[in-house]
Amino acid sequence: MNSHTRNRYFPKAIATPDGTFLALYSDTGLVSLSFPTGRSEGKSPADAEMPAQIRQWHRVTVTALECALAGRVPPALPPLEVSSGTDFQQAVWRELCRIKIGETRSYDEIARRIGRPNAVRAVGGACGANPIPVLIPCHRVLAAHRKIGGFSGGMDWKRKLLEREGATLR
DNA sequence: ATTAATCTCCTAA
DNA sequence: TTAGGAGATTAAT
Repeated sequence: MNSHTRNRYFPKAIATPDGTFLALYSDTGLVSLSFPTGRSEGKSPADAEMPAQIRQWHRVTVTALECALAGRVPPALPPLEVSSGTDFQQAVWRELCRIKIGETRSYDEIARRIGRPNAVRAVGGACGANPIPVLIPCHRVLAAHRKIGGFSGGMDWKRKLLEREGATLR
């Protein structure tokens, strides 16, 4: 990044069969992805006003999201700009990215894998703070004994995503 | 420095 | 099945 990087953010809507998501980019990558809000969000600037780099990342994101929503492995991901998170949160998010499609893990298990076996409650908090849901698969984390657990994006989404990936609950 | 709020988990009733 | 507390982390007061 050069010296006169004026943090500029570019929102881009992504229409899917499940509704319109909203991606937000900075000059370093994808910053956040929001679930459909229901309201009209025609806040995407014209392509001509966006840097070519970001337009390219966006194409990758669109494909990745479509694949993820279909329960398939995305061919590629855009750069995930997660520097807004604390070290702890980033450690959790990195761990989430290692869970493969169809697999699930418990909050307790994530806690141990990042070397904080007692930070179980905090792992839940970090999952809820995940700025890029779906692509960073926070929905693959279940409560103990494979109970569904919670989801700030709405439990219907969590169930839907897990179902499409062929994960088993109880 | 304190408090309140989390996508938890285990125990006991 | 429900009630309550321990516990780590974070944002807000």
